[in-house]
Amino acid sequence: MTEPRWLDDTQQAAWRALLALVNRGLPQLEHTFKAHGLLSVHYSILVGLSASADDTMRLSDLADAANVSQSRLTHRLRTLIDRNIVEVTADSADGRGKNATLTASGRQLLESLAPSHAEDVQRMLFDHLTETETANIASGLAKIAAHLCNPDPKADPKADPKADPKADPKADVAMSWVAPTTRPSP
Amino acid sequence: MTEPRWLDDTQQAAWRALLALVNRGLPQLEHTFKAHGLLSVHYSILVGLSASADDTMRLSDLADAANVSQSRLTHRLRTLIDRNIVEVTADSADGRGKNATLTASGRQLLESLAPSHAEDVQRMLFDHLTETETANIASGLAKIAAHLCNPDPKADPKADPKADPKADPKADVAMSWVAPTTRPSP
DNA sequence: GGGAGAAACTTGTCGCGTCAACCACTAGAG
DNA sequence: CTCTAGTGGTTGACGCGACAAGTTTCTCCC
Repeated sequence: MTEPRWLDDTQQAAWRALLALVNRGLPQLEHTFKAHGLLSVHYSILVGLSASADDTMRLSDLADAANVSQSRLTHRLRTLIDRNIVEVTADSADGRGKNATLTASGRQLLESLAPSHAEDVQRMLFDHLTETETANIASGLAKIAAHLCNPDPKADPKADPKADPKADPKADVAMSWVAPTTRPSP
Repeated sequence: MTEPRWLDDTQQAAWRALLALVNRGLPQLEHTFKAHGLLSVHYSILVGLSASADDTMRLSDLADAANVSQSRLTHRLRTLIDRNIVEVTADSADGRGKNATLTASGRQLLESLAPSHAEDVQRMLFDHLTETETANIASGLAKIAAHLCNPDPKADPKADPKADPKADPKADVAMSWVAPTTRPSP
């Protein structure tokens, strides 16, 4: 049993602020979605789909992109399907797979939601930060997120020589959007 | 209807990383607590109490300190009371109020949990950051958290002349810990 | 080509969090 | 003194998320 690695004052400050943000701030964002009978998960799903070239994505990829478990995706998808916001069809190539597609009204809904959501995020986060502060936070959090998205390849790269990081499609997906990328052309 | 304030690339990066952290990282922290049949909320409550001079706190203050609603506090407190981790007694001064106190075994439990939790947080967050990055994130997030804790006093300060920010006890409480402050003396 | 194992998704259960009442008590105005 | 707000806390209902099976299909190796 080695000596505990306590947080120093700066780390504590960061951690406390993060918890405050998560517990007090994020729930407020649900408001915009709840007005339409949706959750932020639903929004993440829509954003995920909309980022794909043809508004279509394999369910497992979608789950990963939206940072949710497959089970959670299935559950939340129910509402979206029932309301004709997304369609799910069997994948012809792989019999176990399914593809989710954004319907026309789904895309319309997303585009109507995006502005308010962007505004919410701006008000809660970025209105209080300078450009430099934003950049610092972005790069710091990105480092952390990177480790959460590609589960630590503990073994050194040599151990698996065919793993070329540039060629791994998962990495791109995991690090892509999850927020209003999807603005109508101006 | 004015032009939407879309996130620029840096803001998007920050926001996406935050979502990844929240949705993938934070749930992992529950592990340590779940092993003892608890949740991170419970831990926040214990830390809150332990930061008070006599391990005692008014319920409403405790809720605020732990970043939870009163109702949620009441619900989660049930377990802690049943297991003799905290005690709740009526406040003699104010008939509606109640005070929560950490029991001896409660404090012991907290101190046994703290090291693993600190380790978890280090591994997930700070091990991937330099000191400067940590400091930047801390100061940035603190600004955001500050606005979440004191609900925007929209009206200018003059409107309420007796409101001296230094004298407001709420501000201190809201900005205080929520993480292992509580290390046994070395 | 047949059988073991993994991948993709679904389903059901259970505990938590939110929300909207609700009760008890206090404070302030008249 | 009493009436009305307002504060502090609790309760129950309901929907969501995590988890642990379960089903189907693919992969791969002998």
